[in-house]
Amino acid sequence: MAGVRQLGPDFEEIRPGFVRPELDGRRVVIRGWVHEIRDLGSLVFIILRDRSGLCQAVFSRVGADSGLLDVLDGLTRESAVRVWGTVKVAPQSRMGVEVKCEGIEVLGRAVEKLPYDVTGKVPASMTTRLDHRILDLRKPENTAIFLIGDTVFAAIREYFREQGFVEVRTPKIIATATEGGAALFKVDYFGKTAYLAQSPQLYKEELVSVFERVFEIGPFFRAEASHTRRHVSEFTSVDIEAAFMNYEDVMRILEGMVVHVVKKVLDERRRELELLGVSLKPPRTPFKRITYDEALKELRELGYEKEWGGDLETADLRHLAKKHTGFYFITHFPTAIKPFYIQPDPTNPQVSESFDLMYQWLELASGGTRISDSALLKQRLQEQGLNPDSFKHHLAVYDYGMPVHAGWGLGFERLLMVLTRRTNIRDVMLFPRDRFRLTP
RNA sequence: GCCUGGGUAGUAUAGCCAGGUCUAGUAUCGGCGGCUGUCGCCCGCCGGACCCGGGUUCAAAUCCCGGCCCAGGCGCCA
Repeated sequence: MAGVRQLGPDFEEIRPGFVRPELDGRRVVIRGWVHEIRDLGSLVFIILRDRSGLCQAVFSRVGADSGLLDVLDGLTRESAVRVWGTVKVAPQSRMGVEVKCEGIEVLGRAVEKLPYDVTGKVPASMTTRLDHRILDLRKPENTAIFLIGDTVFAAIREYFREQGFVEVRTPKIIATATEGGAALFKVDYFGKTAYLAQSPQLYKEELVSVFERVFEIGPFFRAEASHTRRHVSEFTSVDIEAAFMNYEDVMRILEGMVVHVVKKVLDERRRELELLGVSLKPPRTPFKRITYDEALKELRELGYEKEWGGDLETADLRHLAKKHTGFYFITHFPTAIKPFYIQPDPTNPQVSESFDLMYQWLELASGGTRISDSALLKQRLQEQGLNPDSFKHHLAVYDYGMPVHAGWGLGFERLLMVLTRRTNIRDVMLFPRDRFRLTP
C-alpha cells in the first residue's frame, strides 16, 4: 500500500497523510511534526503533520510510565517526533481514524515560544511570514503551493520532451546587457564588471542553430526598483526557442503547455488544490487572440482613448481584463516598443510578429518570431541605440546558417500564482528577493 | 525613482483625528493548575508592548521635526 513500509513483523512505518480507516488494527510507527497539542489531562491528542497530511495520535496518561509522562509534559509545537501504536477506527474523531499510541520520542525539539502563530488563528503579515519562512512554509496550505509547483516543473519538462525540445542551461553571469531595457545587477568578476543575466535570450537563439528546439527553466535577475505584488528581483523563467517556427507555432506550443500543466496538476495535486480552495479546469484551446490594434479599439469602446504606438500600461490591461477573462493573447505589438531581435511583419514593418500571454490583466509570457537575417538584426540594433560591437559574438552566429526561429519566455511564478489563485508573487516563492528583502 | 498609507506584547490588533479617564484594552501565544473524546478544546491564575532620536506642553502611544523600517500602487517588466 502506498505510504506504508514494512519495518519488521510488528511495526510498519507510515506517513501521517496515509493513516486511513482501512488500516484499523495495524501496528505503526509515524514520524512527523507536532502540529497541535490538545491536552485534556488523562487524555492527550496530538496532531502529527508531514507534507503528506495530518493524523491524530492519542495518548492516555492513565497507566503510562513516568518516561512517557515526562515527554508528553515537555512536548512543544513543531517539534519533530516519532510515535508508535495501533491504528484505530475512531467515529468520535472528525478524521474517523486515529493512532492509539504507546510511545513517543522527540527527534528535534522546538522552542516553546515560536516567533509567530503557526496555527493560523491569528494572521501574520507578509514581513513576519517571510522573516520566519521555514515555519511559514510548514503551514499545510503553504506547503501545498510548492507541491503544486513541483508538479508544474515536472509537467513542463515532460511536455517539452514530448515536443522534441532539449533542456539547456545558459550563463547567469554575463558580460553585457542582452536586451537593453531592464536594469541589471552588477557583480565584480575577478576585477572586471559583469552582470547577472536578465534573460537567456541571445544564448537560446544561438542554440537553435545546434539543437533546433531548446528550453530552459532557470533563475534570472532584474534590478528594477519595482515594488508590487507581481515583481521580484530574482525570478524563474521558462524559456523556449525553436528553429523553423514562427510566432504562431510557438503560441500553439505555449497554450499546449499550459493545458498539459493544468491537467497534470489536477491529476496529481487534488488534495493540495482542495487545501487551497482552488477549483481548476483545463482551459480550452486555442486561446483567444486579439491584436494590439484590436486592444486599442476595445479600450476606445470602453472610453479610454489611447494613441497608437505606446505600450499597454497596467491600467489599460486592467480595463481589457473586464472583457477578457482567463488566458488570452495580445499579438502584433508596434515594432518600436519591442526588443531589437523581434521580427517586424514583412507586410507592415510598423508592427511585429510578437505576442504576450495574458491571464486577465497579468502578463505571463511574451515572445515572437525572431529576426534571422544578419543585416536586419544589425540595423535594428542601431535603431534601438545599441552598439553592434558589443554583440559581435552573437552576430557571428548569424553567419553560420541561422534558421528562421521563434520563442517565448514565461514567468514561472506568475503561472503558479494563477494556478494557486495567489495574488502576491511572494506567496509562491520559497525565499523571495525584492527591492527591500535580501534575507532569509 | 515617484506617490499613498503605516510602525503598540512572540503574533495580530484597539486606542491616535479631537493630549489627561492608558496603571495601554482584546484575541492568540507562553508558564502554572484543573479536566477521559478534543478536533479554532474548555475553565481559572499569571507573563509580556507604545520603532529610534529630538521638540512642544503642567501633561505625549496620541501633536511637530529628523531618522530607520514596512506595505501597497505607478513607471518598467515575467
